[in-house]
Amino acid sequence: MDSNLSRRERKKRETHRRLMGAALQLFREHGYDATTVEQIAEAADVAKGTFFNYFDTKEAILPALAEWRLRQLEDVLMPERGAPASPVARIKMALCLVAEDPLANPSLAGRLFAAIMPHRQEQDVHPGRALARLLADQVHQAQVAGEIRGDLDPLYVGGVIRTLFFQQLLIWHCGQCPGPLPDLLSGMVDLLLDGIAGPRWRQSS
Amino acid sequence: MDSNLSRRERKKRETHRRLMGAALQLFREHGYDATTVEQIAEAADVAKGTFFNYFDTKEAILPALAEWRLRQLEDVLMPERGAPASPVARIKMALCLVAEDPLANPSLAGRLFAAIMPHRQEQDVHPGRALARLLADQVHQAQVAGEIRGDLDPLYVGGVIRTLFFQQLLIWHCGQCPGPLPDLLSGMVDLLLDGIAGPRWRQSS
DNA sequence: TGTATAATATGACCCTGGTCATTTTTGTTC
DNA sequence: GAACAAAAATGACCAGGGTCATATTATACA
Repeated sequence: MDSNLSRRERKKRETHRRLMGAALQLFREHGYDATTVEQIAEAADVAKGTFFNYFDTKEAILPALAEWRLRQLEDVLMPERGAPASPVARIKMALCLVAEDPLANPSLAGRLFAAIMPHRQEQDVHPGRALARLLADQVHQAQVAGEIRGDLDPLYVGGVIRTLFFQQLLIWHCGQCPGPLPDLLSGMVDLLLDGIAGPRWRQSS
Repeated sequence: MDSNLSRRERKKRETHRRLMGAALQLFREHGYDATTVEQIAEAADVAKGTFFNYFDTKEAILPALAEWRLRQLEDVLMPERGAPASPVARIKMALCLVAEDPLANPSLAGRLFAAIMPHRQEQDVHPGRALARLLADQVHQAQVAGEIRGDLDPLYVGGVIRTLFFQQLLIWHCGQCPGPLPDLLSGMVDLLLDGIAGPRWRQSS
């Protein structure tokens, strides 16, 4: 598959991959802040400037890493692969799996979240929407199955779930939050499903 | 009120206020990134090092600014002051008002959000939960009024609303999102109230 | 193979956030 | 008010993110 690419393209992808691998390892080992761009570049055997030919900023490597890790998740979510038949259950499963990834550790998750959020005017389709899209896909399937209202934009709902996922993850990690993380995440999804309306709201609306 | 404070305390508060004022003005004028700590210190007529006697980091001034601005909002939310009688309507109103604040502009909102989110282990009660607490207060009133389920922790729900508020704000600001922002925010609250469950989920759960 | 052109790599350099030893100010005690 | 202690201000300094002019490498074409 790579053979019909030019040598240039092959080298480029190779360097890209080496940078990501080096970054992931160093982040895991020393955390985000304690890892310098120079160290990443060094470990990938390129000069510091080269790093910035591949990523606009130090933070920009995080969404790329996230997308990389997420691709492996996609086929685990197939019902044929043993995933639950219920789309909502699959959503919960996906969140639990993501939460277990080394990228979801306290030091990185916050940075990743910040990097994913559209700080500034994003021109084109920005990366880091990988999780939102993966979730949107499951949301769509849940809509077909009737587990989620059909009148909502799947990508919108996917974005909401992703955002709340990060919030819960961060709260659980460094706030003091009772119980295991999977329960917290599952409860969050249930809350979103059932809504927060009380009796007087439901009857009036 | 200040007269029974020592001169030291008075000067300290005065400097604190000057730093915040200078920062707000410069951020408004040039944006967050284009404003340096030295400029803020200069405008507040202190040395750069002094800034860091008052705020741990450049970002740390944002939650302080937010809290400052938010205090004015609190009494506008009193029903006696003309605010809606329905707590849920007051929540929506609060979000719209916050969205209009200069701090909620695209350049700052993202940074503020990132600063508010617990990146790392926060030891004590961290600042920047001001909005979550304000919302939690309204949520509690909504629970008393029966508009929101009584079995939920108000602070939890307040945190959820705050997080989704920022998400919507950022999406609307720099994504392309149809319609006026107040409608988007109101719709977001309604979604949270009604839940996203479809017919098959409701009957099965 | 030689040459021109575009893509990529490089590291010296700059800027700014953040630190810290030192100085200045304030409060206290005699 | 002199002497001392505690608090606060200061700016030289450092580290690391990010830039850019230049050097190197790959491709195209004769």
